[in-house]
Amino acid sequence: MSNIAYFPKASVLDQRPGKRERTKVANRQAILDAAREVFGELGYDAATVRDIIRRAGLASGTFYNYYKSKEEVFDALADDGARRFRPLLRVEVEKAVDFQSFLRGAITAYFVFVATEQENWRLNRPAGEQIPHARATPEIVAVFAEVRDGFAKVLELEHAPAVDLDYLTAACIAVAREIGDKMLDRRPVDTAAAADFAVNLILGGLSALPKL
Amino acid sequence: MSNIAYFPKASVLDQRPGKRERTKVANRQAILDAAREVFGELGYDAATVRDIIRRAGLASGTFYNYYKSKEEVFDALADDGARRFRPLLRVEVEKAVDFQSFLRGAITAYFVFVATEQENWRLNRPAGEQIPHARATPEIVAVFAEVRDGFAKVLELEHAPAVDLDYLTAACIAVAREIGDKMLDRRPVDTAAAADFAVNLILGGLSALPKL
DNA sequence: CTCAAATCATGACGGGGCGTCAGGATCGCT
DNA sequence: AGCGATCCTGACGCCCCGTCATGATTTGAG
Repeated sequence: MSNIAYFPKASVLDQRPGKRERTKVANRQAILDAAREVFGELGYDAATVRDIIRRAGLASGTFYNYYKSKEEVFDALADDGARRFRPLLRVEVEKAVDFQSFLRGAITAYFVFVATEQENWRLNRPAGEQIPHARATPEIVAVFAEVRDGFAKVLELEHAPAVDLDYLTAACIAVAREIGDKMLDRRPVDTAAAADFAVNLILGGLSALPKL
Repeated sequence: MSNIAYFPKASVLDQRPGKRERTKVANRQAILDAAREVFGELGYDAATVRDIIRRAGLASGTFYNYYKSKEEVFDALADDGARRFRPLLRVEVEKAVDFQSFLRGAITAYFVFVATEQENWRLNRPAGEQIPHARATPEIVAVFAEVRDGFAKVLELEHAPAVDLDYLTAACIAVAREIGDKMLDRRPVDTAAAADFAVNLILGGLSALPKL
């Protein structure tokens, strides 16, 4: 009990956590990076746990010290994405003053984010590859909650009548996901046009859609 | 060449196709039915090809005379659903006179359809089960095209300005899918309320959403 | 510094699902 | 009846999975 020694040792070149802990986080990250590459090259279905762990330069058994399955690695990747996106979303929630500004800010942020992510790793994906739907990892759940809170906040600010927040959140995220996917399939990738479409659809419905 | 003998034999009790052909379609259907049951009981991931073929009362090798993999059976199930839904959708396209009526008709038809389907087989699904996204099977592609055509037709009728039909179709289907899913998670299942929400969101945007 | 306990990487192993294929049974046709 | 075509059957080999005994490395205490 008593005082907590956060740094176990204190040498001159004080490497904060012990070596044990450092290789642990390094391995976990190496597996995650390897998984990104392998998923990108072979596709999710064709990829095997051993493909991933081999690319990470580790032994097969080591994989299971960090993740339970290929699915769990995928979830970890999705969770990581959500974790990196969340601060951007939070900024939008905080600076939101009305529904329109929040919606436009959030959706634009999302589209720019996914376009950037795609540029970074998913350079070469097998054509008809099926990418599984992201599961409800903690960070993803947090993103959903953040969107919901954002809606609640601006609707409150505007003294708007009560609506079904669950349906609204689900529908908006579905639109963002779908339009985002289709946007990535077009060349050149036009985040602004996609955002215009999605925002106007949700805001004003069909009659407000951008004209071609 | 010459004349085509559609009925190979002509006995007194003329059973149209030969027995060969009959057991073939029977087997194909038995596998499909077995797959529905097994997916419902074990969940898609846990289910194995041999679970399915055993339930169908056939030998393991026989499975591969009909489908290439578990995924293909799933696609066939989805395709079958789309095939049964398409006539309902077509009715809506034909009797559509304006955007609102078509949208409401199509979405209501879809919600009623999925609610009924769910009642029929998916009685007992493992809780957090992940159901894969339906692939683009021929019938599903046809359903998408039908929706798109419906939109094109009513927008034409109303002399509406041109909009991005691909985005519009994708967004509407995404909303219908997502709201449909959420609807099924609620008790009691209220197809009318869900349809009201989805239709009003797409038609008039946020401002037109049904108030609680 | 020394050493024992704790931690973790390693890769071989058993288990199981997958897809194939040679053999046999049934059907269609003459 | 008899032959060829069709397709059902289940055993087989392959590959991947997840585990575990073993050994290597680190940690902390004496």
